[in-house]
Amino acid sequence: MLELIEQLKADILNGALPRGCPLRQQELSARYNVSRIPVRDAIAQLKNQGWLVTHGKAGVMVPELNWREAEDLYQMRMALEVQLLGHALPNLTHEVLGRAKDINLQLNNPCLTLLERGQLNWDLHATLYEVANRPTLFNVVAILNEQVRRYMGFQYGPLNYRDTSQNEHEKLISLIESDQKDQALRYLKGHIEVAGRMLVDYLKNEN
Amino acid sequence: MLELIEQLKADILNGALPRGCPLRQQELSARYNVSRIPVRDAIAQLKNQGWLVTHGKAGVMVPELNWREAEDLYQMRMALEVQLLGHALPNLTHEVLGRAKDINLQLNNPCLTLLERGQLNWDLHATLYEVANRPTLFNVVAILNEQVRRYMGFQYGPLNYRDTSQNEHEKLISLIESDQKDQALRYLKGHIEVAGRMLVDYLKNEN
DNA sequence: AAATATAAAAATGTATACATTTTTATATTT
DNA sequence: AAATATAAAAATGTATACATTTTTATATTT
Repeated sequence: MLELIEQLKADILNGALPRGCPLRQQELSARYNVSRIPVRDAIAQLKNQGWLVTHGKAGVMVPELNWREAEDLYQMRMALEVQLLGHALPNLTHEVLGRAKDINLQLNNPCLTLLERGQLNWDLHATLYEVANRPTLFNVVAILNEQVRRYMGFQYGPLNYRDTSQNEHEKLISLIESDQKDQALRYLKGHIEVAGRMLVDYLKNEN
Repeated sequence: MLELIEQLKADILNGALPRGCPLRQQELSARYNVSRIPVRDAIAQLKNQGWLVTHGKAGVMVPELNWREAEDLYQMRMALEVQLLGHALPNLTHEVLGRAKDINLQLNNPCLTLLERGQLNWDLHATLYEVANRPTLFNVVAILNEQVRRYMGFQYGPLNYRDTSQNEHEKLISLIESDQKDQALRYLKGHIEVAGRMLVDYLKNEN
């Protein structure tokens, strides 16, 4: 079932399942060659995580992109990821920071698809957050980052966020390495805030 | 299925489904007189919202209470509810504040069960937050408050939180009424922070 | 006797069949 | 012709049956 969820997310991201039109359990069950039971399970999961919303009294649909949601997601990320990094800071060994740097190097590769880039971005953040040992907080942050991926087609396209993001990661890691805790937290906050505002402004002007 | 979820939550809260021991789909299906399909649906939902965790490679269980989780939940509430009330403030008419006051009066009733009290507490907060018109943020906050209910048996028992909470609501509402926005936000933050710290301290000393 | 391997039992995951609800198309009324 | 009521079609929700995985108990090996 986990693969089915990933498949559905991928098809939502690549537009195979367009926004705003109802999805039928039978269609999906035919499309992915499984019965309706695992389809229902996957739909329930994706509804919980904001990837699908109810459509009328029966059925679900992929929700439209919406600047209010984007703003909420980024404001939540801002507040919660700062908390999470705060918990992580005392446990961030050079080994962990090294892993983060390795991931950041991979972001150099210009051939990455948008999704791969988004995945690496989260991998990097998650590497830092994992050592916080705060599963409840981590889990919420992880779901928020997953949801943000729905907006990445915009963020990484017209906004040309590609270049800056990598340098910001370097800066953040170096602040942590030199034990400038408050500055690292404030920098992370700014990093998310800027990305969020760029996205929200773009979405507002679209419609 | 919604009733089944509520029934499961109720039985988790009243101890009929004890913490730490595995729940079998068949047992639950017999207990609630439904087939395993709706049981599975409900389990999936409750796992997503932190009411159940996986137990080994098969099965689920009610997680133990845990001060780290409690701290995470309250810290998240603190950050997110302040944001949410901030969005709500411009739309808080006297009518809405009146509804909040009516709910606060009901909290006077000393015959309320712990669960009823917790429900009214959330109803009051939700009344204020609803007018923020921020469904994404509201939804996360709602789930956090639901999760916090698992800890309420402690919070409202030994901690004797009962008396103060109602006065704090009055104070908060009056700050909003007199348009002291920043003070209202800071007061809400403190309201949640204090409740959280009392609970976390209590849980730490238990074990 | 402890550790491993095997077999039986019991659990979960999924397909199919049916019941119920919702939607859509048609007919009826005003 | 627009609004409502009715009937047919199509959807979702759930029960049962079966396949697969996991767990437990037993047997085997060292």
